[in-house]
Amino acid sequence: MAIKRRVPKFRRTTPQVRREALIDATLRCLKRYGHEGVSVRRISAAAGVSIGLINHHFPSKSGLVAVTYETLALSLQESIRAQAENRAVSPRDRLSGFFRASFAPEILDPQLFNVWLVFWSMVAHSPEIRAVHDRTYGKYRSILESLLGQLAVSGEAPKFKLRPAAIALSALLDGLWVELSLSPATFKPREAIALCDDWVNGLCNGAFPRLLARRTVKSRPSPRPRTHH
Amino acid sequence: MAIKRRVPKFRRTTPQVRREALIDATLRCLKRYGHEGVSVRRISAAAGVSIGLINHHFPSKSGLVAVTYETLALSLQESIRAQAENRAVSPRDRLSGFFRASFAPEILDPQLFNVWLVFWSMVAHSPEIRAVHDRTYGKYRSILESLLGQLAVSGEAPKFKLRPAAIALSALLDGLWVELSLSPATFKPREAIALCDDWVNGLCNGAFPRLLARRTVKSRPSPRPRTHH
DNA sequence: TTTGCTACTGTACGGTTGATCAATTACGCT
DNA sequence: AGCGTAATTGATCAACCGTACAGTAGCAAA
Repeated sequence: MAIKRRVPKFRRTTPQVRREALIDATLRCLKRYGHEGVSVRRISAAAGVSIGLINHHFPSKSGLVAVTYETLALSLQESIRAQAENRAVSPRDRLSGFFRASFAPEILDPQLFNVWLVFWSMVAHSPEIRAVHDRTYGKYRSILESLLGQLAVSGEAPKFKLRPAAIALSALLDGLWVELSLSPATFKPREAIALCDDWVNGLCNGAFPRLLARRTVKSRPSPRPRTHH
Repeated sequence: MAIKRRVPKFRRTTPQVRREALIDATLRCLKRYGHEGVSVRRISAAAGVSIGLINHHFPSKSGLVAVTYETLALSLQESIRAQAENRAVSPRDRLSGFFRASFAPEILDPQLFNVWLVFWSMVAHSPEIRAVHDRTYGKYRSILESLLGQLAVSGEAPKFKLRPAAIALSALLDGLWVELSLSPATFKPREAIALCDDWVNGLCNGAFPRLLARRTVKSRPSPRPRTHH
């Protein structure tokens, strides 16, 4: 005769713990189903809780997504930054490490890209998502500015304007990441890393005069006019 | 006494005309509502036709979206390309024109970006959308390769590998476009154009040795080792 | 004027969605 | 052991989704 012991239908936890679990489930759903994954039913099922619990812990669905966005963005940033400073010493090598980490398989995961697309597509209509985007993207650029700044301090590069340099580099990184995520067969992560390294090498060798100038250089292109015919 | 004349409830047209009207309506819905705009109800309402007509002219909703993607992509490409060759003569100036056209207000329209996000997010799950993406993106890169190729032929730049150069440049363009679309306040289209011009200037001045080499350069970074201390 | 083709309509169907809220119940505390 | 709190449940709601299809009607040809 087995001893009868009441087995509870569910378990209570701290709101904080539950919130984290829901954020985790949201991330898993977004990865697997993309846009279709942003559904209270799917998310609650993935978290193993009932439908109503989401609106008990979060103001709305988009509130949950916003928190998930911020969590994931900061987590990835920290991961890449840490990876970059792992075994590197000189600022130049730190940047290379940053590039390598940016195109590591875990970051290039097409599923992760689809998650990002969901976030981006909500920026236009949800103020809270927009706030998260602005915040995290600002921090991302400031990380790049910091790494680039060390480059100038160490003398590996001439002095240059940090802000536009960081903008260009982050754009290059993002553009390569987008294209690699959309069609991985077009080129290889190695090439993406090389192209980023090339850009920094150019910066170090003073190939971008407009980034060096104290004030804006007079007019547009061709700093070395090749009079030809 | 007014003359009674039967006013038809609807008008027939050629399938081709109707298809174009539906594509146009789809584009308008995607611009206005983003993901929520991909709906047979919204699209048919915008086109002023009944719900059923979409499935009469198109195999499915995603079929309609795929055609819309291809139409819009080719249209924008042609627009930018034409704008670039407008008043330009030298290959270098043609590229600058291309950049200016790429960051013109009509292209930077945040609504247009949201349309693109819808397309991108369907790449992962719809083979037909993926096919359109690969086709149009390939053409985009080949346009860039062509412009860059003329640069080398005219002697404005040393000989370099077209493919990776086009990949880097398109990534830079896309990355800048994405960030400008997401938060237009961060920097100005002028700056984006300048950064693209800078990259091409660097290419012209041989700042990217790996793009010049016949075969891959030995190892990773720093082509001009600055022994400092 | 009538016929015939087919572009077109609109309902119906089975499914989804996010949010609500009264009822339930786990579990710390007395 | 039993009370109180609040975390959790799950049915319910109106609104929306894409597709199918039987029926309507525009319009050119005869």
